Amino acid sequence: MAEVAKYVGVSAMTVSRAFRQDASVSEETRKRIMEAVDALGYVLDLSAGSLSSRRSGFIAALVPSINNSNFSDTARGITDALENTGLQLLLGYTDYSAEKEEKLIEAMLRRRPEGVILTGGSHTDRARRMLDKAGIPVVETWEIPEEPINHVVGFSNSEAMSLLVRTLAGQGYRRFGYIGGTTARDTRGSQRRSGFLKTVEELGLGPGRAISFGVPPITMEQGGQAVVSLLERWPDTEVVLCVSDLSAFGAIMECKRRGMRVPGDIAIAGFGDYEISSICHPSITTINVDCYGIGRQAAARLLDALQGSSEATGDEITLTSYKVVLRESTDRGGAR
Amino acid sequence: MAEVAKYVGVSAMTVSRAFRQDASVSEETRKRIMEAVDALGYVLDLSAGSLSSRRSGFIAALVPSINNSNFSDTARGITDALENTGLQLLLGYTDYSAEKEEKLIEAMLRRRPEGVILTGGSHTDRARRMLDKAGIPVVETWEIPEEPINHVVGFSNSEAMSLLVRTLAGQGYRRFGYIGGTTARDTRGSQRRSGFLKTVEELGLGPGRAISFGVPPITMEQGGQAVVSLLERWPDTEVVLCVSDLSAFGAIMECKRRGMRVPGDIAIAGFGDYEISSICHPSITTINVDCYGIGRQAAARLLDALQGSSEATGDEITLTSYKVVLRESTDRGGAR
DNA sequence: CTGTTAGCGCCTTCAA
DNA sequence: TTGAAGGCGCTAACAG
Repeated sequence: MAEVAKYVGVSAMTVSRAFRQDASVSEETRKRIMEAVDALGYVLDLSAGSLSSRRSGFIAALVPSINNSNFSDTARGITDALENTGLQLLLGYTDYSAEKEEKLIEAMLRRRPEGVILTGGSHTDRARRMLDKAGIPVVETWEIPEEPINHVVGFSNSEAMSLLVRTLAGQGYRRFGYIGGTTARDTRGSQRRSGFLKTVEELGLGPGRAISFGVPPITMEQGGQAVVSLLERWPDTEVVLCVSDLSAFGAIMECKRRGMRVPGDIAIAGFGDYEISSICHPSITTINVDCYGIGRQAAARLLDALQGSSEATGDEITLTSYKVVLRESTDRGGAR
Repeated sequence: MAEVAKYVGVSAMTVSRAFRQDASVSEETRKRIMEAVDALGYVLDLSAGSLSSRRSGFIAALVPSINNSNFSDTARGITDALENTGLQLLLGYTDYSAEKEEKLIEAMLRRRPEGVILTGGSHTDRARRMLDKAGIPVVETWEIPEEPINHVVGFSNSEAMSLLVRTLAGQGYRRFGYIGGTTARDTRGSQRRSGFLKTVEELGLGPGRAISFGVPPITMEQGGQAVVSLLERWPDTEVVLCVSDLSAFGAIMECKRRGMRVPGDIAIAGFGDYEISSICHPSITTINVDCYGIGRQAAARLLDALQGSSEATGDEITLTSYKVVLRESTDRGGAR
């Protein structure tokens, strides 16, 4: 920067100002500075700037997995919301592990992010303490934690699954099965499961038939294996709800391979409304979640918190929408 | 850090050393320091450290889209390879746009990354100049650029597609169709397309029947639309190769909706071996690409370049593997 | 609108 | 093995 300053014949401070749109530098001077910047190929050093301005320009976000399009949609929502804010996203993958999340939070905090976006509400004590000490806004997403740290942008996975059960029960289904991962690591999965069990019970259709398998992320293949186990144990199951569309797709394909008709012999539904579910054959009944919107709104809440330091409206819960999408895979008349 | 130092009764310098495993600090002292760090909840500030050490600890990586599991696999490969190196990944999405890539490169360089991983070999002149001036190792991935900047980790998309054409021709297919996006933005897509056209010609089966549509990323739905256009124009097409498994899946589903048997009436193949292709019904013939390995190796080349400053073996091209995976969707006897 | 001074929090370097 | 001095490149704060 000193080089640019000397080249133009101004002070380094003026060059620094020229890089910020709101700073008061005459148009003439700024133009000459920018020409020099171009000529010299100078690139501003933000790490030095953030040290003195005490603003890192980073937002940290942790998602369970980036290979899951639901979460990558959320990541994209965050990225889009951050565009033109001068904030840079630091993205991390927790692999559905609270321990890995803790390590990542520490690694991220060393970069002094101005805010943090987490997935879910299940964190280690140490992670909570670190975040607390950091004194920066935190947004938890994708569910409604029992003890929110700060802001929340999400929905009740339990209620969403409950809605799906009730909707299908309203169509006449009675013998419900459920496929999901083991509960310890995937809190959203276990919430969906408990929503399923509770609702089946409430409707007098219990006890619920639930199969657990594997650790997240649940693959399509595991969905196929799980539906086989489920049907071995409870052969007269009418409809199977799955923790996600991916396992639902795997389950449907496995059933078809075994000569069963879906939805003729068995109905299957998913969760998440992945692209595949509207395209595949039969198309899959599911819960549509506003994944992208979760990202955008999480980032927006963070930006609010960073700006409105005076107003300080306090922590809030932003509920995001979800809806049942009925498709061929649970078609009551369907005998395809 | 000063606070920790005072608490323990040592200098800040000793605390700084205690954080680095290789630094010479007595075990006793380090232990006391780490206890103080815990007690005070101190978190090291890397941005300050990187300013004085002149090592940011960042690696920048740009991918076209994170919502595409091929690229998210590559991103995961990079992340995994960087684990325990103390390096942090800065990830950006270019949306298949060289202009957006240029902006992202500038934004990334302001963080002074120690290396850069790019997707493809198509960059703006300004981007090339900036990277050149930065004087850091660059790895281009996923293809073999005509004018590599530095290191390359990838494969020939053209030859891979050619191999697929030859394999299917060997099975007796003669009338080949191709579905892909418009060529300007997706260089890998256009390479696959040219590999297709060239090979069909070489085999005396030309001219190739190719349909272009939309801008990347190509969705499943667009694959369905494209195959309809293709078959309207060339109704006797025997086999359709698609720029990716996603469009292939969409094409297959659309054909089945229209009452065609796949592969009985028409055979369809994809590219990329996405999870869906082994699971769906019919399973999809495709080219398996080592997406994860591309990420791991790209990061490994970068780490080599960062360490072996003395040896300086120079730029190299690391070829990654691909292979044809024959599945049901092109089964010659298949009449399903 | 522009310049000067000081310092962000850590690490490099040198000395003990 | 430890400490002291100085500076990384930039920007806040204040002065003009």
